[in-house]
Amino acid sequence: MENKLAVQLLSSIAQEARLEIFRLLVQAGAEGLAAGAIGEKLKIPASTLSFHLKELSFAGLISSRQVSRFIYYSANYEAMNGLLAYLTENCCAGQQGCCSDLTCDTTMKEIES
Amino acid sequence: MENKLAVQLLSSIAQEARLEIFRLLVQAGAEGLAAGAIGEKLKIPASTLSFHLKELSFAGLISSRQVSRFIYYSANYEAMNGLLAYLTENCCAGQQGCCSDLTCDTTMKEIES
DNA sequence: ACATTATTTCTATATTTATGGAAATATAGA
DNA sequence: TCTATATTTCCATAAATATAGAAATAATGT
Repeated sequence: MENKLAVQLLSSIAQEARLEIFRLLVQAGAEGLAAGAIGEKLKIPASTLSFHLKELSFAGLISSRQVSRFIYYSANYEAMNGLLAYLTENCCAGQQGCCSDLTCDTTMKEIES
Repeated sequence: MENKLAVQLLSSIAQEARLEIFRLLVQAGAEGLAAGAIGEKLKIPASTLSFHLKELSFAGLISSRQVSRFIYYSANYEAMNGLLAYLTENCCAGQQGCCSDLTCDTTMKEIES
């Protein structure tokens, strides 16, 4: 992953409202949530929400699809994967005690169980 | 990890200059690098660099220690670990195909080899 | 075609963040 | 103490980002 793309992805979740939106969409799974439902749940005015959704979409972290009058947004796991991979490789690389300790121990336990 | 702390950590690296600084410090290892060396390598004016270093320090991603006239900065792996763990748990949680696929496959190969 | 509902775009404004020169501070050697 | 070097703080300014009401657009059912 390119440096600039990483910054774009990071910027898009480096904001409280957007991080919450993304977390909510991760929880919601593949089906996603309609914009209105997100706004209601997180108490964000429609236009502000729209701004943040556009931001996340532009970065590629979420996708949208229209279902009748609603627009459903859902999390893009691949994008987050890419970001995690970038951070693991570029911001920990070669440093044992960084990713190996925590990230992988955790995920390995999940796999084993 | 708290939501707000995650945003703070993310914000601190969601900026091209700061992400480069952090990557450089990760490469530099435990010894770290003096402010001047960082500025020279990345072509960042002293005052601007100082601003970014303060930002990273405040978030807890880097630490500094004085060595004679120089101030050496070094990466805080634990903080990055914490962030990766947060993202893995909160932004992928339960979604197979997210962290398990990429992050852990990668780190597992590193461990096996 | 019209009314209703969902969402976005437009617009203005407020707030935060970034940049870098100049001056101030700190450390150390002569 | 004087000088040189490293770094930070101060300051003004520029640029980017966030907020939300009002108007516009889009989709649906009647």
